Amino acid sequence: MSLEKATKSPRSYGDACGAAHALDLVGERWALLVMRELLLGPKRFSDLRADLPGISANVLTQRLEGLEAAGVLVKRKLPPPASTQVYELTPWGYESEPIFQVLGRWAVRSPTHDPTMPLSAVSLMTSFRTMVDPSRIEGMGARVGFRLGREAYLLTIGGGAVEVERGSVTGADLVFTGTAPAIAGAVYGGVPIAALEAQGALKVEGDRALAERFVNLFPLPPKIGA
Amino acid sequence: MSLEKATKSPRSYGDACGAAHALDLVGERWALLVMRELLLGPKRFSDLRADLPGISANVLTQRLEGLEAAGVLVKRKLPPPASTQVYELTPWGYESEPIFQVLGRWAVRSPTHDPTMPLSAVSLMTSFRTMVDPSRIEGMGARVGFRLGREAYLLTIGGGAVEVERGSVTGADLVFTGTAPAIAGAVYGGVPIAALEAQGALKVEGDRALAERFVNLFPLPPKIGA
DNA sequence: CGGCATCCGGGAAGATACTG
DNA sequence: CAGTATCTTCCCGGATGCCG
Repeated sequence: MSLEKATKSPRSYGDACGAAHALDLVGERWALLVMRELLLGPKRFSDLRADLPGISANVLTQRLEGLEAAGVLVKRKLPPPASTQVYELTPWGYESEPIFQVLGRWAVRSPTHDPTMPLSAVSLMTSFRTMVDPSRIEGMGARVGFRLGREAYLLTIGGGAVEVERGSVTGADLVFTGTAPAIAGAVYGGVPIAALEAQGALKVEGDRALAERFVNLFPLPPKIGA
Repeated sequence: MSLEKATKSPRSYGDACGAAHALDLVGERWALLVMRELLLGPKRFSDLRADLPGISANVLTQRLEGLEAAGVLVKRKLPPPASTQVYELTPWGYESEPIFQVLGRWAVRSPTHDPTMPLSAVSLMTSFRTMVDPSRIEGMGARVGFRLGREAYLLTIGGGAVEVERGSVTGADLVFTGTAPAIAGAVYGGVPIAALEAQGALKVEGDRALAERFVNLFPLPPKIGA
């Protein structure tokens, strides 16, 4: 029954600086992570909850309301027979991706960053776009599939760039099946693929040589003081 | 009294995603704005308070502690006879500038962004680096000084780039004297320089033709839906 | 004046339970 | 599945006061 809320921003920074306004819009706790989870396509309320470890339904509802009011996302009803409700970024919302790229690139150099923590599927897949070393994929062409729990992704390397698409792994030269943290361990943690397979955390199908090459395409920037 | 400190991160996202870790470090209210105020050089506690309208001494102290613990800034004592304490970004802290650029570039397209609100001197000067249209300064060379309250800045246009230095306006071809919002009105709000001068909000000394040219070097991106 | 500690009120976040 | 209701806890913001 909360009809009236945003009469006047109670907690705006009142600052004309663009960055300050960004924080007015998406600076509340969890807001940016909700947006991150939608970067590769719309999701349902429950999927967002599952992919954001620690968020409560209460807060998720508030953030979705706020982000919709800000014009960052829209609540949409899928056509029958699905008829389920999903949340989807607006075109402007999708344009926020550089925010995640610069935040991530800057923060992974922190001495306190721990890459072994849980990681969502979207975080992993978007990290490939962010962290790829262009010089290592020059002239390269490949399609790499990922089966991460209930979601599937197809990553395409070509023309010196990396593209990511959610949906299926059809047409992949190579398919990884496992959890996002396991794959992150191989790509960013230097864990050998064979070790992950031995403990059943990862399955590799298709071009194994490509797999070994793939995990070396995404170098982490050096930690500060290193 | 408070001995126990970082037993376990009280409110970490617990997410290996780089962007999530960035929010662990600088996602608290005011943290990024404190960093922004230090982007052009160290400042004292009171200057930070004055330049961050609305922050309380309490919260500023907490943020400075947190940012120092994160390795973003250091507390430094100026040599005598100044002997006053200042806060200065670390080299890694200075590398956060792209965060402000992408946040700002994204958020100024928001329909709710109001460029007439208060603006700090640092916000204005860094916005020039962010918003300059490279094609409009090709082959251009100029030095523009700014006297903004107690601070002075020298902006150098040359080699297709914009540099900003804090300290003095010595050697400038043109000097603006006024408040940051007034100059923002001329550059981003399309307010004629003559109008601002007539109401005493701005003073222009030196190359007036350059002044007229200068205010057109920084086009705002179109608002969404426009 | 600069910097930090303390107390307090309001509100946002977190956890759990409950409903259509 | 998609939220709402409720309760507790903690953070934010303001005021005051201490100490150099």
